[in-house]
Amino acid sequence: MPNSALPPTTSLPGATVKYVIETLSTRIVTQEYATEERLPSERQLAQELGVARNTVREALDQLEARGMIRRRAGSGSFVTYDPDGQGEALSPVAAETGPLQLQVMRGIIEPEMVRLAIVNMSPRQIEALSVVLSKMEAVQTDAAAFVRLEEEFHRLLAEGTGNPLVIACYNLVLDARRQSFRTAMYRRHLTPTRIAIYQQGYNGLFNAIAARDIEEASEFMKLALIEDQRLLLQEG
Amino acid sequence: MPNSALPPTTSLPGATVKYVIETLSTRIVTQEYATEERLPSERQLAQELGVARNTVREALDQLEARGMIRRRAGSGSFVTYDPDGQGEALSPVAAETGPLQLQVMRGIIEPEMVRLAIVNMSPRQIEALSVVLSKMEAVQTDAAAFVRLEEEFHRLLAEGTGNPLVIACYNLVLDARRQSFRTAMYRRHLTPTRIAIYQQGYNGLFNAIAARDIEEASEFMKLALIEDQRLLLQEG
DNA sequence: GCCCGGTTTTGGTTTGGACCAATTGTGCGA
DNA sequence: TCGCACAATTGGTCCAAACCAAAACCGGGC
Repeated sequence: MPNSALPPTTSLPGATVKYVIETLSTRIVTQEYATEERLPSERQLAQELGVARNTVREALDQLEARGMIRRRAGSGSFVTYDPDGQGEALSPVAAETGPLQLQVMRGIIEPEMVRLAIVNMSPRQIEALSVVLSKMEAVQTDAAAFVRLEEEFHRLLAEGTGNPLVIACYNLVLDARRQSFRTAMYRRHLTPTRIAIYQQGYNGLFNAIAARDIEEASEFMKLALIEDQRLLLQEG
Repeated sequence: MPNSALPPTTSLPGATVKYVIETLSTRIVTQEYATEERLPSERQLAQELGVARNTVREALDQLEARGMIRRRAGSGSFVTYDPDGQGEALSPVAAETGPLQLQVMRGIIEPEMVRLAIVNMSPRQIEALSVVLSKMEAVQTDAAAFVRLEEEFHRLLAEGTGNPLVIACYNLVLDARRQSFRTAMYRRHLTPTRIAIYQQGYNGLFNAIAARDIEEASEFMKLALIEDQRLLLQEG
């Protein structure tokens, strides 16, 4: 049962392309479609997701623009995204942002971002969030995978605000976060025990979001930040 | 002979969108469609050029990406290209950020930014701030000049945080703000009376900063935002 | 004169279909 | 076995149509 996402039966207008993008990008980030692998043909994807081929193409256009896939006429579409992305060029800001500075900015934007997301997210977007959440809950020991899923979760939240400025700003934050994990490597402290703690936190966060409980969700977001802070301080 | 492009009679495949782009961009550059002017509706263009509306939209997508036009649903597509080249290329995010969305993001980041700035600013940076402030207080009626000085004031505050991430994010905010003033033109409501009100606010803000009074400064920042909001709403 | 509600216009999204061009795969014949 | 032509597959382009939502427009009623 590879199709864990919502079938677009309720078919909210104007959300179909985003739904396809979120579905596919999640699959890529979670390596359901592995790096270098060929993903299903456009016609197949269209049928599986229950949308027109044009819609799939629109989504693939954007994924290609993000550099996640590469397309060759007559051949297929291939995943270029590399989770261990040693090669990608990070923004210069990310390079000069320290872990603490990152934490400060996250503390500013994330609690408010959740508030906005709760107000603006469509049921379909929440469903996409739940898909990522369930994948996070399946993680036992793979810290790297968990970190990637966390990023996807947060990215979906940012998208959920529907505010281009917020999304753009938060992309900078995510860049810095990726850089931070790469250099500081404090995910070594992400033991199975800690992963379990985080899973509990994200679960609570999601439930608050699904219940549209703004204060509760914002509070969970702050708790996660504090937990991150603790992790950060443990590292010489 | 204004139409120098191929008529699509021979209809080479894969050349139709380019043909439309070239035709329209030529008309825009030659000011056949003047700056700020509304160009024909997509349906009209499709009929005139003998192509499908989809094709016209594809072409308009790219012209919009180039920053030559701006589209508003229900209203039309307008030429933003300025032959006198004053229009520096704005970031794409700025273009798609609405005034209200800008205000939301400012509400998130500015009050916290002031807090950080107060803690981190050096006496020299505060001195720089006071210089800008005095220039602002000298303004009587020149709304444009006042807006530019406001931007400088805020930029100094962002710099004052010493946090590269915050600075980078706030640069996006400032881009959007500049764009907002360019399109919405709500600085027309910036009458001398209102300028005086703002001057008073900035004066209080600066004094709070100089006194390192965090709560007071953050409060002044919020007040300025509320005042902006009021200005925004007055614009029918 | 002004406001308010319905109507029209305009861009935005999605569908489904047709055809083209590049690539891959296959099977037949030399 | 090798090679070439044909067929199938895949992405690329374009078209026609339908419906939605935001904006603008317009006319009657106060």
